[in-house]
This record gives sequence, structure tokens and C-alpha cells, in this order.
Amino acid sequence: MVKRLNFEFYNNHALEVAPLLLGKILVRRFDDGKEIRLRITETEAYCGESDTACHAKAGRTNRTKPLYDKGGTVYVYLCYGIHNLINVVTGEKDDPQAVLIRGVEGFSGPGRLTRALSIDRSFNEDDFSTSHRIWIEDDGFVPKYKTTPRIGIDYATEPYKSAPWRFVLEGEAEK
DNA sequence: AAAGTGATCATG
DNA sequence: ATGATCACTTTG
Repeated sequence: MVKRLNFEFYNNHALEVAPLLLGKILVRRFDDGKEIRLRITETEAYCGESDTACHAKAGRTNRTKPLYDKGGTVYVYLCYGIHNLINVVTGEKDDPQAVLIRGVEGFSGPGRLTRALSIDRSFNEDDFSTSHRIWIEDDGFVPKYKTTPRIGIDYATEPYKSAPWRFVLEGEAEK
């Protein structure tokens, strides 16, 4: 039984949604009707303005605006001038949390998976629960996973810097 | 180990 | 207008 994740799923706390997204299937549908499906293997949670690793730490800006939108909103931004990173906004509107999709089956690294799926900044502010070109499905797979601190956030301060908010599917390559 | 890359945000 | 800072990847 495959079902598309809906608003109700995304309307929860990032720390709850992040591990649940493991094992789910990221679907990218192209204009010609072709679809690519890849199982999500790695996620990270970013939790609000108090989380010094979260982009929303500096408050609402033009860039972070999608984080404040309702659960299920797509947040894509350019990192290091090269890579588009894709996040799933979670939680209530005006509560800036998101889950970064860091890896999918066959592609490890958040920049490589967006390149593989041709995801760019035009996807920003799309909606995972209604979009026709990007969504996530549940096929019943129950994830076994482990947690580690998040990657690439040396600029953050404790306790957020070492909070175990990275979620990796059991059996995936560890860094 | 280090560069490449460019939007974004805070300064002036 | 300029400069610092990056949720990374690749190359050596």
C-alpha cells in the first residue's frame, strides 16, 4: 500500500518527522511524465530560531521565509555557490523548522541528490503535499536508523552543535 | 588538504 | 558597493 505523505504528516515537529522520512520514497516527476523514485537514507532536523545551526537563527529574511510557511513546504537554497539543498518544512506555520534531505539510495550527499533529480531553486515554496513534480510516498517500509550530530555546522554553538539530530538509515555508509 | 563557486546578508 | 560566510563536492 503506497500512499503519498500529506499535510498531516508534515505538520509535526522536525525531530519527529526526520526519522520517519527515512525509508520513504522521494518522487520526482518530469514534464515528459517520467518519474524517478529514490528511497531516502539520510536526514537532518533543523529546529527553529533558537537552534544556532538553523538558517532561521537570524530570524525571518527573504531567504529563510519558506521556513516560516506551513508543514510540507519545499525549501531549496544554494549552498557554497554550487549545490542546491532541499528541505521539507515541518511544524506549524510561523514555526521555522525543516528537515534536510541529505541522502537517497544511490546518492550520498545533499548536493548530489538534487543534481541527480534536477532540483533547483525554482522548487522553492512548492508544496510536497500537492506538487505535481515533487512529493514523497510511504510504501510501508519501517526504518531502522541511528543518530549522529549534524554535518557541516561547526559555526553552531552548544548544545545544538552536538545534538544528535542527524538520522541515518541502518546499513548506510557512515562518515 | 584545499579550492571552487555565487546567493545572501550585514556593513558602509 | 564590498566583503564574509556558508546544511558541499571534487581533486590532488
